[in-house]
Amino acid sequence: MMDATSKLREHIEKIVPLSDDEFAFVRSHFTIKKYKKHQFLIQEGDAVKYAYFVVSGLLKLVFTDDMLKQHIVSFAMEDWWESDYYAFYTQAEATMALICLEDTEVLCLSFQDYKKLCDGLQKMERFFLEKSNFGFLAAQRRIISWLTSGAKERYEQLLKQYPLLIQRVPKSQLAAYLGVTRETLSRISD
Amino acid sequence: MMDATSKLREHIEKIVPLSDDEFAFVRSHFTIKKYKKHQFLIQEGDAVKYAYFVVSGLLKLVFTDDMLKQHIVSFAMEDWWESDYYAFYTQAEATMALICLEDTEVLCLSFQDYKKLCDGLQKMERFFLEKSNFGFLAAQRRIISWLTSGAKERYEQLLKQYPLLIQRVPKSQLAAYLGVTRETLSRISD
DNA sequence: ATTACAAGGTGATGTATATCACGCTAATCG
DNA sequence: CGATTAGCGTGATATACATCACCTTGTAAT
Repeated sequence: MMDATSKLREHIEKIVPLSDDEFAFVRSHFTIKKYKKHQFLIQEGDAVKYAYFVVSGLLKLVFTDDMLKQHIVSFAMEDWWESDYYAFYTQAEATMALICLEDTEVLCLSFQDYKKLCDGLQKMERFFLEKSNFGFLAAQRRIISWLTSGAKERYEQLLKQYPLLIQRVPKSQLAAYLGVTRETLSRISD
Repeated sequence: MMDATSKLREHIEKIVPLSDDEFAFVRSHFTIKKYKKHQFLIQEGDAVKYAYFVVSGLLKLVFTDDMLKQHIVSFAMEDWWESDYYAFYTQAEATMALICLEDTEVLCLSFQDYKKLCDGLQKMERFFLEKSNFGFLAAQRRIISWLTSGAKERYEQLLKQYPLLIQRVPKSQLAAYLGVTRETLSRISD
């Protein structure tokens, strides 16, 4: 198993190569934390102090509607970044919760350190730009999937796109991500 | 009416201030084009040469499914950026069409010039990072709207968020954006 | 002026998905 | 260990939305 620091470096260097000094600078902006299954990294109403890089484990980003129904906005597994980004960027209160589906180890980046990183090392701004572009494209793909497909096809597309994720997430949680009830998912996933 | 160059400068300076020299450098990477209602800026299967900044007019980004049904992935009006971004970033063939809903004037930025702009002027990389972050958040809001709401509520949220857009777009086109039929939209929009 | 088409509305009916109710099994925890 | 809960499946019924067919009105083109 690779340590958290090496994972982060390898992850970043998929996009921008870094010298040892540069990476030491990057590394100094992160703190490491460990959480157990069912723990909250962010609760609705909290200030959102960090964006998280997932070293190991699995998270869900949850939006709870006025009827108290929980919807999964996204999952985040190893090598993914996650937060309530609106609240993170604007330093507002969280409207979503970030919760462990498994024991999870994360590297935490505060908004101040995020800005320092972008200002101090142009490569990191490039890195975050690429990540943001990719996140946008993924969200747009999901919207197109919704526009064009019914529940069964959306489930099959999810299977195809994230086969590893599906094996680790209970079907009830996949249903909450797909926007159908667990009963419907049960009936269509044969 | 403001000219295209001033519009672009004002738009960028909402995020990063520029000196006259800096803006001249930025400006030199764009070309201007005008299109009539119903014209295509991008056709499915084309190479995607440009990302577009809309100076005036209104565009729709259209995905056509295998049953030839047309779905509107997004609209773009004054001060919005639009393209088939996946194809733009990867220099692949377009999977979507970009079409005028009104006579439209755009500033065109090629992928090469996009990279030159980011490399040559760090402020512009910052600008695109902010735009990309904002685009991601908007897409995520739309996903949450879909997870939590039925057609009527989604329509009302759209009305509330983009009141100006709604007045300029035929309801059949709004329906294709909301992911319902024009008949259903007609029945719920009383 | 006439035609043709775009935009919108509405009734009748079909289909996908939600809801409610219940049972089964296997993991988790005191 | 026994008790409790999470995860999953399934029938009966309700609801939201799609589909098909048709009509009206305004507007652009000839």
